[in-house]
Amino acid sequence: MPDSTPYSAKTPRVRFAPSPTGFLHVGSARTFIFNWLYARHNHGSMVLRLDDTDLERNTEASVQSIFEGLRWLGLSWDEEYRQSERLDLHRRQAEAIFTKGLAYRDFTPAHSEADEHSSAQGAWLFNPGMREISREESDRRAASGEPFALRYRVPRGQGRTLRFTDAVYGEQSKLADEVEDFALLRSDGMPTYHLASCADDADLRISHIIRGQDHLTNTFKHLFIFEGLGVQPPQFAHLPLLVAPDGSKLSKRRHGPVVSVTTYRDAGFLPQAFVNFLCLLGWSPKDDREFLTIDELTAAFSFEGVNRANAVINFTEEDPFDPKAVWLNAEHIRALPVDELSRQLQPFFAAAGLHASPERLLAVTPLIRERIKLLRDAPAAADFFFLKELAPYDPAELIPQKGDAALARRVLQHALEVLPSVQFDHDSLDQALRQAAASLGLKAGQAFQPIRVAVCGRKNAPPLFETMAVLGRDICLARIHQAEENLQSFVA
RNA sequence: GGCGCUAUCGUCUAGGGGUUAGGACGUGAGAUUCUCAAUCUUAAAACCCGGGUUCGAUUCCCGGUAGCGCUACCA
Repeated sequence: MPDSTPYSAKTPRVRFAPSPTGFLHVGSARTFIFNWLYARHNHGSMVLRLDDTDLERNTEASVQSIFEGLRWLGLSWDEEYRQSERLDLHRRQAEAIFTKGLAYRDFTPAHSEADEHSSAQGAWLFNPGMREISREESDRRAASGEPFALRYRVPRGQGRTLRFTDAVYGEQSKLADEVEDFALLRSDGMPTYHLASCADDADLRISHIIRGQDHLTNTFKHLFIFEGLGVQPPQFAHLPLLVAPDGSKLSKRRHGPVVSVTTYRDAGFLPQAFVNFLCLLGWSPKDDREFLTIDELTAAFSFEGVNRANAVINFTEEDPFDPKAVWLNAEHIRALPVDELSRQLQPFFAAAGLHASPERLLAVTPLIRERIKLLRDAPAAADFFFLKELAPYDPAELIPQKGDAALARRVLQHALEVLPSVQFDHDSLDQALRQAAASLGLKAGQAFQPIRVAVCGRKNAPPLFETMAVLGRDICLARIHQAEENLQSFVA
């Protein structure tokens, strides 16, 4: 085999090969990420290949959606291909396998869904009579226009065992006699997934195939194809599957948008947090780290860390996001420099219909960054910084726990007296308002609630002094004044 | 049905012939604080079942069970 192992074992070439039949889903994203991490960790290269040989189900919208998802992840690839543009290669390779006598034409009409040959007794291995058709008869029938599928002629009755070593699952073996004569070409001349995938992997000199565990047993067929092609098969690494809480495979149809990458993006996940989360599903750095940056993940990644059991991604009808993903996102939000976070937040305010100037948002960001878990939480947490008029609130909120309306009014009135002459920075406000509380004979907590609600329109808000400093004197005075009036009419 | 893969707290996982079976999320309690968060402390929470090997198995082996995958002219 002179041209086997055409690649250098030193620099891996990996590929991510999605088929564009829907949006990019989280399982695919994780496969992509693991490929990327392996390539980058080993200074290899990464190929993106669209496996679009299923004309019936492929859509351009889906292609765009996959790119959209991948771009958001921010992990780049080095080369890009579409299988639909490589059909000549696939047919040539099928032809080559056929010429070597390793495949045969099967003139049996394609099965309909209703046909159940496998569910009966024993597995289907081939269509009787078709393997043995002579080359002459086969050529004659093909020439006459009779449609056929091209099948691999799996060697039978030789007691042959197929073997490969999976980087994750270890030694794998299977009797050749148990592998069915799988199709290489469909009767419409299109290559099947198995053929197209292997022909391209060989042609693109892929060194490591890293993909979902659902392909583990298909690998034996692929071994035959590589053999038929006369090349050394690549290394294989199968990844455990991501499954729904009930253990079923994640499906676009059954689980809907919760399995789409763009759903995470739109909810305000940081891509690095999303990547971090996905990596922890089925892989572990084995040193108790949970929060890892992309660089740390790259440095730590290896197949030894990959688990073999399927991983449940925890979501419910009410809460589409795994709590750990949300927690990690909050961690990554807090790890982001304030100006960067502020920039990331900007579009979410725009989407919420709030006009947040970059300067103002920059000042507000440190006040909310420990209070949000998703970027989309920000507008609700900080709306009062950007609203001219506070949304109406219940004046009863102004009244502290152990107090009454009269007390709340006294606090507000006192604040109105004091604030005009106070500098609006944290320390000055701190001093002035604590003094005010003391002079009224109140505890800080009691005195601050009316002011907080007056200024923010709600009980739960960022720390009072910073908040007031950012809002500025005019707005604070106006809102406190307004609150005082509200309370007046509330009491009356 | 056949073949293959898998099995540690609710979830993600570490570990491994003798351990108080570790960490994280989530949950409960407490501390701190001007509220909410954040932070800190703390509690509850797991080795699928049966046999074997062994002085000793959760760990190794076999069987069972369960889950998943493949069994298509889908990928």
